[in-house]
Amino acid sequence: MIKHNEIERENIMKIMSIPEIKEYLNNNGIKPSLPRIKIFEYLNNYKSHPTADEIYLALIDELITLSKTTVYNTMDLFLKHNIIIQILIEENEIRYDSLTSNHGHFKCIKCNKIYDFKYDLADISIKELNGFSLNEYHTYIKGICKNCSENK
Amino acid sequence: MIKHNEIERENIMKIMSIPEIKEYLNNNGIKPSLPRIKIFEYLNNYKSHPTADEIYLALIDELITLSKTTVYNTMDLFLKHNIIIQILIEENEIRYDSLTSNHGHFKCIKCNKIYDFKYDLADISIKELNGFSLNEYHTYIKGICKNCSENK
DNA sequence: AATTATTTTGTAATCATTACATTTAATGAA
DNA sequence: TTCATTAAATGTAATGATTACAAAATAATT
Ligand SMILES: [Mn+2]
Ligand SMILES: [Mn+2]
Ligand SMILES: [Zn+2]
Ligand SMILES: [Zn+2]
Repeated sequence: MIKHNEIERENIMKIMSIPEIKEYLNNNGIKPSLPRIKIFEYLNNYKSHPTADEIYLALIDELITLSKTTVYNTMDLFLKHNIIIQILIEENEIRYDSLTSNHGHFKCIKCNKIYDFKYDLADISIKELNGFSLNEYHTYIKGICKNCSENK
Repeated sequence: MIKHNEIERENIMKIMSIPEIKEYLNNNGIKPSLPRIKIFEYLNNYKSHPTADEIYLALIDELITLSKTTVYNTMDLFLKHNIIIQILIEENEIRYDSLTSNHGHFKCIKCNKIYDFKYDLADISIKELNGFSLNEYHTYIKGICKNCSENK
C-alpha cells in the first residue's frame, strides 16, 4: 500500500488509461475488478462530479449486470482507501470526486455544471479557530458560470 | 417587508427576546405564530445548528401538539424569507442557522459541536472563476476543537 | 477439481424529507 | 357575534437516496 506523494496526487485528475487505473488501484490496496476499474475511470476521466446514481446510469449499458449496491460498495471502498472524496452541495445528494487534494467547487445554478478551483484556506488565519486542529477543508460557491452569463 | 441593513444582520445571532423575535418576523413578512416564534427562538438563542428533528425534539415538551411537518414547513418559510440558511456538513442531514451573513463552520469530530467563524472568501481572488458571478459562499472545516484537544 | 475467500448482486429495510388532505385557528365582513 | 374566508398546523402516507443483509457469482488457493 504505497503512499502517494504530492506530485502524483496533482496528477489524479489527468485522464488515466485502463492500465494506469489498474496500477493506481493496486498501489492503493484495491483489487482492480472490472466494475471498480470502470467506476474509477468514469469518476476520473469524465468531467462531472457524479452521484452514485449517475455513475450507475452511465455504466449500466456497458456493464449490464451492474447493481447500484456495487456502486455504493465501491464508493465506500474508494473512500476508505482515500482515493476519492465526497462532496455535498445540494441537500440529500452525495457526489464523488477522484481529485482528493484540497480544492473548491463552483456549482452553476443554470447549467448545474460543477467546476473545480484551486484555493488554500490555510492562507487565511482564522482567529476563532486558534488552538483547533483543522483536518478537512470544504468550500463551495454557487452562482452563474461564465458560459451561462455570456450565452444570455 | 423592511430590508434589514448590515448592522441589524450582525445582531441576528445575539440572543433575542420574544418581543424582539415577533418584531423581527413581522419585519420580514412572517406572521409570528407561536410555533414560528418558538422555533426561531430555539434556532437563534440556542448555541447549536440544529436539524429539523432536533428542533422538534427540543420543543415538543412545551408545544405538545407540534408536528414535524410544521417544523419543516416553518424552515421552508424562513428560508423563503431569507432569515435562515441551510448548512450541509454531514451527508443526509440538513442543519439550519439563523445567522445569514457569510461565515464559516467548524465541526468537531469528537464532541460534534459546530462553531462559527468569520472569514471572507471574497478576499481571495480565484482565477478559475474569472467572469463567473458568485452568489453563495459555503465553507466548513472538520477537525478537533480546542476544548477536546485540551481535555485529552 | 474441491475448498475458501472475495466480489457482486437483488431484495428488503431505514430514515430524512416531502406531498397531500384534513383540522384548527385567525381574520374580517355582515 | 355569527358566518365565511384565509392562513396555519397537523397526521398520515409517499418518496427516494442510502444501507443492511443474505444469496449468487467469481476469483484465488490447496
Ligand atoms: Mn472537484
Ligand atoms: Mn453558523
Ligand atoms: Zn452554467
Ligand atoms: Zn470538540
